[in-house]
This record gives sequence, structure tokens and C-alpha cells, in this order.
Amino acid sequence: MTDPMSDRPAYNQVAEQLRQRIYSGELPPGSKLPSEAGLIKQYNVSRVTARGAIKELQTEGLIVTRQGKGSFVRDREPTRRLHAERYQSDAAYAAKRIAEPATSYGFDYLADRERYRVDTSFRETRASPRVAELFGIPAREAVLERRLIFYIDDRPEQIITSYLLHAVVRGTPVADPDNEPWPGGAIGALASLGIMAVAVEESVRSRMPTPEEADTLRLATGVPVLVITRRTLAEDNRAVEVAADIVLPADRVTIDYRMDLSE
Amino acid sequence: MTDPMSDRPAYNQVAEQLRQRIYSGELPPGSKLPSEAGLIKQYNVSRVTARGAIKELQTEGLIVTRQGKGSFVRDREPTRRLHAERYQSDAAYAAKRIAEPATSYGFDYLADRERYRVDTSFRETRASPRVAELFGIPAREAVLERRLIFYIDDRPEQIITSYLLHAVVRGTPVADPDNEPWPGGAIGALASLGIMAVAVEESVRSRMPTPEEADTLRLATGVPVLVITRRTLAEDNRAVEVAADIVLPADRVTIDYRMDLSE
DNA sequence: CAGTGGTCTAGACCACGCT
DNA sequence: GCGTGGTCTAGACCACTGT
Repeated sequence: MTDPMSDRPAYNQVAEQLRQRIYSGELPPGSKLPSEAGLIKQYNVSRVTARGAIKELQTEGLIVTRQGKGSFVRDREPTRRLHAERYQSDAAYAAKRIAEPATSYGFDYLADRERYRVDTSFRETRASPRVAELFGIPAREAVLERRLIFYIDDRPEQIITSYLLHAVVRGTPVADPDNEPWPGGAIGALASLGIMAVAVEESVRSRMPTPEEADTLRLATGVPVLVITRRTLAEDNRAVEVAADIVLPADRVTIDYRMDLSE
Repeated sequence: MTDPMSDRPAYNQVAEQLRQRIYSGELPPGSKLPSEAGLIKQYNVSRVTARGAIKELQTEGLIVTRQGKGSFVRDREPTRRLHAERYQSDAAYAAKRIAEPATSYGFDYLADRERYRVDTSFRETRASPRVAELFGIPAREAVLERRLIFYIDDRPEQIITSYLLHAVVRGTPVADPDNEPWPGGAIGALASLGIMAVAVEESVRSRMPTPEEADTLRLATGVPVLVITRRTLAEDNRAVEVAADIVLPADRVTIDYRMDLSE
């Protein structure tokens, strides 16, 4: 059943045939793949070879495998949309132009308020070279590091590591972890101190998660993370908050932006 | 050297120790990991177990392995920044407010013009349900599918699948693949037909590449792709171009956005 | 209990990179 | 030629899932 004349290894040929059956829809999301024993018989290969094919599809994020049950075509998770317009909404709330923030950490604030939870861990530290560069300040300046893990329906949805200048927030309610989640997010928190954000810059990249990230975000193998680095700017484009890493599960999140071209 | 009392498998323990040596900087980018034979001796494990540890680090994107040479800590590629402001620049060029487009497909147009190349393949087809939804038109309407592979220094940097309404571009220079890359991108091409874009929407997500994508983008294992879906909007927020998948190598690209909060 | 995947072993042969 | 990784085999024992 595998072609020994092919220049491609047997495990790759098996994987390719399964992949085609998945892409074609013959094996829809949730459906069960042949068992290892089945593949061994069907393709007349050893167990290691059959497992190699399975492994290949796992690392591509096509299937998930459960011990004692089998391998299954991965279900497509409903993706939550993270709208960049939430920042405009946060700013409008901070400026008291609207009564309630529309979102919190990108979630629908009014509809989902009861469903979410945030774990906070604050500490005073000194700016790393990277954080200092993002702020535009000398390294080792005192900063407040806020580590937030955001859950919805008890499922972790984002890991935020955010920094505020210690000189600005020391002794204020903003430095108190019990006040998280702050209505209007970082923009709302800064506004409570009289600091009005005028712009937000985001840089988006992606990579495979560290084992710790895969664990806390409960990621299947073959699922990358989206990583946003955010700078919240006040007048003169001076950075007043820096989120050096917002880590999101890539199988559950889409990030939306809109750029107006009118001058 | 591995702890048989641990509940974690041997290959995982070996991987964890190597991972720590990489994260700690003891094994910096580019440096060589112990050979399989070395791991077998050092940890007193079988070859399969040693290879399992290597495989784990590969799928995390931490190392690359070359036959006959060994495994090496992955070099961090210099990431190219894809600025969303390029759309404003394209629009300014299209409106003849500036003499030259600043970028082309996100690359610096003036500095890099000689270094890039684009492979094009156009075809007339009917809108898939997804493309139709992005356009806001009935499915099966005639569209021009433009498939562009963009290279810089002969290295593929993005795969674009973009759609234009056939009714709009039929018989025009825009429908001629030889005119790619169009100065000012899709916005410039539309402007030549008198259609002025007023906004661009982008949705960003991430996943592992298909084998074909990994091949054309020359991606190492453990490197995801960033996928952008773009809608170019004219007045009344009517979509005039749809890029249903801009696929970018996540180890070489960062996407930058800026949101102004002033009302 | 049977069926499933998870881990591990010892051993073989092949292909690539370099000296 | 030697050291490196790539593929493959046969076989063993363990752990989880469900009847």
C-alpha cells in the first residue's frame, strides 16, 4: 500500500493519504482516524512507521490523539474576534463619553461580564532592556509588572505581561491587583490618574508556545500562539503603558484591525 | 541520568534539560546540540528516546536538524516589519498626493525595488461562498483570482490570494498579470480604474502551514504562518478587493498597527 | 477484558557532510 | 572513512477507555 519506489518515506506517504482524506472532507472534523493497528495492516508497515504518520499530522495541527480512544480530526474551535476598536471604546469610556466600557480585554463587557475571571500577580521590578526600549526610558528604571491571566468560562484565553511606570502608579489604586480587571483596561486605569492615552501601537507575531504556555492555555500540539506587543501612547507619543507580550491561543482567536485611508 | 522515578517519560526529561540549556543561554542560537550518540551515552537511553527528545524541540521551533551535521539552536531570523501604514501611503500615492509609493506589498519600495520579484498567476473563476461573503455579493459571481508569490532576494516572503470583481476589471490593465507588481498595490490598481479605497480591514490569525506552504515559504519545522484576510473598502464600506489569505512566515515577519484614539 | 495509544529497547541499513 | 542524522523492523510492557 505504500510505494517503495517513491523517494518519500513510508510514514510520509501514509500521512499524505490521511491528509488528503481530511482535506477532501472524507474525514470531517471530529471523525476518527484508523487506529494504529489498522494502519499497520492496511499499509503493511511497522508500528513506528504508522506512528510517524500520526505524529506528522499532529504537528501540523490537523488531528488530536487521545490515549485509549484514538486519533481524531481536530474540531475547528469557534474563534473569538479581538477587535482593535476596543481601544477607541476604552478611550471613549475613559473620557466619559460613554457610560460603560464596551469590552474588557477584548471581551464583550456587557454580555460576558459574569463569565470571565482574571488572575493577577503584580510585582515591582526594574525595566529589562526590552521593556526600557519599548518605553523609551533608561534600563533598570522602576516599573510595575502586571501579569494577568484572563479566563472566560474558566478557560484561559490570554496571558498578559504589562508594565506601568512605577513613578506614575506607586501608591495609587492602579497599583492594587484587587482592582483588576479595570473597566476600560489599561486606558481606563491610566485615565483614573489623569493620563489620557491618544494612540495604541500593536505588533503582532506568532510562534509555537513554550511548554508552560501550552499548559496554561491548554493548547493541543500543533497549535501556535499569537503574540501581541502593545504600546499605549499619551501626548507627544510618549509610552505610558507597555504590554510586552499578550499571548493568545491561535486556534481560538482572530484579531481585527481597520485602517481609514482618508487623510 | 534520567530519573526513572519521575512520572515524565525519559525523552521528555532529556528534552527538558536541553530546553533549559537553550533558554538559559548556555546553548546560544546557532550552537550545536549534543549528537544523538552523545545523548545516548550521556543519558543512557536508546536511540529512539534520544530522537524523541530532539523531535520535541523541533516541533517547538527551538532547533533545526540537518542530516550529516547535527541539531542546532535555531537562529532568530531578522524579522521584517509589515506596517499597516503602508495602506495610507498607497492611498496617498493613488490620490497623487505623493510622487512614489513608499512600499510595495509592505516592502520598502524605493530601497528594495531591485531586490524583489513577484510570481503571478491569474484566473477567472466564480466566487466561493467565503469570498462571496467577504465581498458581500452572491456566491458564484464572476471574480478574478490573483495568486501572487512575493520574493525578496529570491526568498519567498508572502503568498497572496486576492480577488477582484470581474465586472470591474475585465479587459483593463489591472487584469493583466504582467502589470504586477502594481505601484501602490491593490489600492493603486483600483485607483487606476477610478475606484478610490477609503478603508482597509484586516483579520489576523495563525496556524501551522500546510506542507505546500512550508515548502514554498521554506519554513523550518515548528514555524507557524501568519494569515491575514484583508478587505479593501470603497465608499459606503463596499468591498472592492478581498485578499482571502495573505500567508506570511511567522519567523520572519512582524505586523505593525497603530490606532489613534482621538475622536 | 479487548482495543486503543504511550514508552522503550536493540539492531539494521541508508544518506549526507566533511576531511 | 567516519560521524552525523533518516528510516524501518520486531517485539515488549504499560496506561487509559469502554464494554
